[in-house]
Amino acid sequence: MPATIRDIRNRTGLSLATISKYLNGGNVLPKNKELIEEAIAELHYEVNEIARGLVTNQTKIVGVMVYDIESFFAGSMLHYIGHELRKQGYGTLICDSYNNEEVEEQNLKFLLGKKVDGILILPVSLSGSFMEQARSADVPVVLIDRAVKDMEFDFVGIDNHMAAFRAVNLLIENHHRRIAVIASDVEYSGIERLAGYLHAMEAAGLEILPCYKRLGRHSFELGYEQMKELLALSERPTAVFLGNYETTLGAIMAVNEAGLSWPEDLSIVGFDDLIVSRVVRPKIWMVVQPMEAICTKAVELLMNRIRHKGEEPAVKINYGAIIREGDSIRSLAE
Amino acid sequence: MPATIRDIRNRTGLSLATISKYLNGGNVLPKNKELIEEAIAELHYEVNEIARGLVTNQTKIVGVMVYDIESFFAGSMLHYIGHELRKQGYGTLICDSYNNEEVEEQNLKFLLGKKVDGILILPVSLSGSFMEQARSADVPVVLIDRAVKDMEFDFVGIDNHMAAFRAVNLLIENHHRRIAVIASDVEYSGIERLAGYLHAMEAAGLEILPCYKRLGRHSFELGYEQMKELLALSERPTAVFLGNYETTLGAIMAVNEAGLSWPEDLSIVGFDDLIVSRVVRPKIWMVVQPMEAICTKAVELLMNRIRHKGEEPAVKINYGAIIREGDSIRSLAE
DNA sequence: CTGTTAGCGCATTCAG
DNA sequence: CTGAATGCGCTAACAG
Repeated sequence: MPATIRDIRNRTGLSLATISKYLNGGNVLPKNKELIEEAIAELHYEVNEIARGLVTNQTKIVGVMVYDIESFFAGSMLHYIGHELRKQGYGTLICDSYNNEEVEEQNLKFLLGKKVDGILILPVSLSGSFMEQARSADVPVVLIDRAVKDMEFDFVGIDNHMAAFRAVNLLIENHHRRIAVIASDVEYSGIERLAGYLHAMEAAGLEILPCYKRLGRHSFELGYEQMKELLALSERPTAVFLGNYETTLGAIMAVNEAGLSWPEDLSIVGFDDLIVSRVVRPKIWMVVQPMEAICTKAVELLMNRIRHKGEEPAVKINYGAIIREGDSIRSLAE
Repeated sequence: MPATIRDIRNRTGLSLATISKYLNGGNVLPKNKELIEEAIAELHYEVNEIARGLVTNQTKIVGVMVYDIESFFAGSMLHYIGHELRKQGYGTLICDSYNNEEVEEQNLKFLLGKKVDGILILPVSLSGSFMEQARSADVPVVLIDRAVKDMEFDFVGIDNHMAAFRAVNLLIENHHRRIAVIASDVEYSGIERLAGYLHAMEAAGLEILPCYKRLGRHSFELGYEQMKELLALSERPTAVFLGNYETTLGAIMAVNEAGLSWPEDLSIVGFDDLIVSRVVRPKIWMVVQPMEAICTKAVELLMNRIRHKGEEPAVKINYGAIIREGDSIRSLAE
């Protein structure tokens, strides 16, 4: 039986209001303050946040839904998000969506039931229709990294189209013409990156062989299997653009297994720089997102929404990505 | 303003008790059931778990404290834990301890304040004294992966000493004598693994040069920097045992950078098999933990504790690790 | 600055 | 099977 505010009333003789005020940082006579602190210490009293939440109608918890908690990218993002949220005095209720849209929808219901004050989503679903329920429950939502195509929600991420465009252009500038892509055509940001690739190719007047477009869901396996098939092609591409982190890793594995190496046999540009990329030599050219800035901004947005629940229109914030130099591109110039 | 149980009373004319009973799966007349369901649908009613928790005195949330959410190993564990907990109808409140003991202690306070029904800890601290407050708050705790040295708590993990012992023995059987170790001497399981290394070396009567013992905190950097120094030694070891996942990765990077390769220049055995290990060729011998089994068992234990809050003694469950074959060990036999 | 009084939304007695 | 009443632990008025 944990101690309650009443136990400390009985012990100090003060009223509930005084104690409550102390607990919430109000002014209390020094001697009463001492009394209360003493009682708290002896009784091991801890505020019952549940009860507090019931009356203040806020839980000081924000829910975070992540498409896959095993994803390295997601792990890093969660780190930044949690850190920022804690600074703001909020706890983090994390839900793993297992890359499954049904689970994702259930997760949202779950979080709403838990009366979180706001929700941060790294979505699996392309469609945000299920998020409607958050809106009708008046719980603010901020999307991170991947937007949804059919709903207006606050969003923070990068300009994926532009990032991919620049990355592919880099290859083109190095006189590559047979450029393949392994990317996601399932998630929003994957689709944008794919569009960036297409845009760059078209702008340069380059032909895209159908077999150079390798699409599927963001995953290690995708990169691995598709790269394997690319390498087996009779007309092998001279360069490959890898559309995300897990895919980059999988592709690296396939190249290694084939006994090939970059940039000699193949030029590559990867996406998202996490610590593991550094294991690989030669260094790979990388599209790098400002992950910490994204998370900080997303939390900031959410905090604003929580505090001023106005009907201000949704805002999309896209940072620019950095393309970091490596040694994985061979120039085909004569 | 979300709808409450009262709104649905006003709409159906039924009493709170009836509605409450329906919500909790009790028997209600079919026609009333219909009425209620209709009202729920129209009002978008959702149970307020906060209010429910206040009276039932349980939140259906378990807290999970993890030493570092960016750790790949931890990410996988969280995946399994979350999955299992969800199956049991529990939500997961994840706290990242940033490898910082003070944060860890604050996290515990935070979780206790949130009145979680139980707590799973992947600890950063070697000492469990701060966990005492969970005990006095009567909130069950189960430790995962790393135990603490000064308190009796339920624990689920592997027999680290044995696993390391067997791994090092493998090296010895391949006639290595100059065997180095890079491991943690800060976390409980790291210390056990180190002991396993020492045990194997002593049992074989092998000398351990002080400069072959490379210790620090479980991290990518540790593996990287220490391996670099090992490689720079005039009397370089012929084999290295890597005490955990992040360290293994860091070490791999250092070897690559040095332009060396295994098993020719160096034999290695790593720890913990996550997807990234597969990127690396030749395949590395790996000590593999049954991660899913560990998580499932830990949740099972916690559920039992939550349901029967008896004073049964703490139990430690140690699974055996598997040593998975690779091509990273060269036999030194003539 | 302190005390009194009402609820927050729900589950749970106990009658009927 | 249903309804009325009570309280979970706390905060928010208001009055003193």
